[in-house]
Amino acid sequence: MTGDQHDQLAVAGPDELPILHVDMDAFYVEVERKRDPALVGRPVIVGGSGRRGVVASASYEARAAGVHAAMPTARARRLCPAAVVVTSDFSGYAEASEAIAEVFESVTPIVEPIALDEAFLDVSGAHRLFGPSPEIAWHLRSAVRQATDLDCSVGVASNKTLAKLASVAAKPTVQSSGPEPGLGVRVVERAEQIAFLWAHRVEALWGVGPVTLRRLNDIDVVSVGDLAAVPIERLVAAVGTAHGTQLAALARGIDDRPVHRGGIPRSVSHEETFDTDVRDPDRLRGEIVRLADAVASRLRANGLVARTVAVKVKYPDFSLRTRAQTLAEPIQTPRLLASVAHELIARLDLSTGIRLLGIAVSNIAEASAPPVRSSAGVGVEALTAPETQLQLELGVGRHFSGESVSSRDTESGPTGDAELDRRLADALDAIRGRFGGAVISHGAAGLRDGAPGERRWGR
DNA sequence: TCTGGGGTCCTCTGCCCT
DNA sequence: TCTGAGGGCAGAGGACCC
Repeated sequence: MTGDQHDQLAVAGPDELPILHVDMDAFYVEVERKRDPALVGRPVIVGGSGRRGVVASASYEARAAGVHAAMPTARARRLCPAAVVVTSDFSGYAEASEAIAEVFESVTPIVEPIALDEAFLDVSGAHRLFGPSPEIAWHLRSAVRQATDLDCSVGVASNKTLAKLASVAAKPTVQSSGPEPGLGVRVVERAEQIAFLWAHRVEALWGVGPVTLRRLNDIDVVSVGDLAAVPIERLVAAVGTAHGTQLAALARGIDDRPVHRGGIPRSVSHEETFDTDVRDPDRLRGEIVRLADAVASRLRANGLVARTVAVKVKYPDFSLRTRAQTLAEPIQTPRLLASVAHELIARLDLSTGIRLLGIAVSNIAEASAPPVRSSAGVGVEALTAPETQLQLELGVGRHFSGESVSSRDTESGPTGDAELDRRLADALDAIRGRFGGAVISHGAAGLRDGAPGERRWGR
């Protein structure tokens, strides 16, 4: 431990700075480098390699050439011709992420995952075992390194906003000469937090994206210090009530959001951008079935059901349209999901072709939990067993390829088609569990390169 | 030679019900 | 019986995050 690190430990009291933000350094790139050591020291770009792919992560060497996340891969290649482009493999990153999560949970049970490569931790209950927060931060860094051979940066502060900004300050930087190591851990003491906060540009704050930034710049707000000085009425007029009041609080260092442990997701979705715009109705029907299968698989794998189904399309001019429907009964199987999605997509104009198709479900509950009642008072009996879930008011399509729900179908009983549907989904799950996701798919979807919903640019 | 995927949250609008 | 107000919810779109 360096002298600076000891100074930090001496200043921070155990309860002063309960929040840690841990962020892995160039996570996807470093996972790829563990798999292929030949990538070490070379500029690396991880992302979609197809015609419409974008950069998911870039090594610090590639960042020095101007490459950044969300940039089209084709442009990144031009900026950094020496870079090795590796296609994303999210299952591999998820594995590393699980190992990191285990390290976090060995320190505190209050962990809020933000993404595969970052999380907030509330360590207020961990001081007796692990010491003051800065000491916990250094311990986490070395424990993550030991478990995964990967580096992370840790921010330590009194709240989430400050901890997040602190972890950014702790990260390696990119100089013209190449990557420079960062602090590793940055502690923001209470006495310095306002000065630290106000020195940041306003876009560093959570919730300030391109649109909000433009609106803030319009009222001469550039730094967080500027933001703190603006009368709240002016701020609210510029960015709206909820956003304005939240930003005003954040700019004053006020952020009382607790660290939430991960729970049931609010929504589950799967979407895909096609290599070329799709106009063919048959092709679209197949894609709907494939996407529905992907979403349903994830619901079933996590023991969840959902009541609202939405479809999303992106047109060639990048305009987006969504159509959604909330059902009286929660659903979980691919055939039901595809049926509803087919009905929704029929309400959209597809004559110009589309570049993206997505299916999302929300209103999610555990399969064993009593479902939410609709505003119309349509009651749903509590679902307590998989068999009970089959008692769906909504009927099922006649064909596995996803024919629309009809009134005649609605009259079908709790067994019959629904039972077949469940058994079919169970069988698919079992086969995929044993042989992998790519071995079987629905007839209308056809066999593709990967499992349902698996990214087609996967390894 | 364009612009991914998987999420969350907020706002606005329209509808239904009281 | 009609009408308006207001609450709650669904649906659609948008902004933002990593």
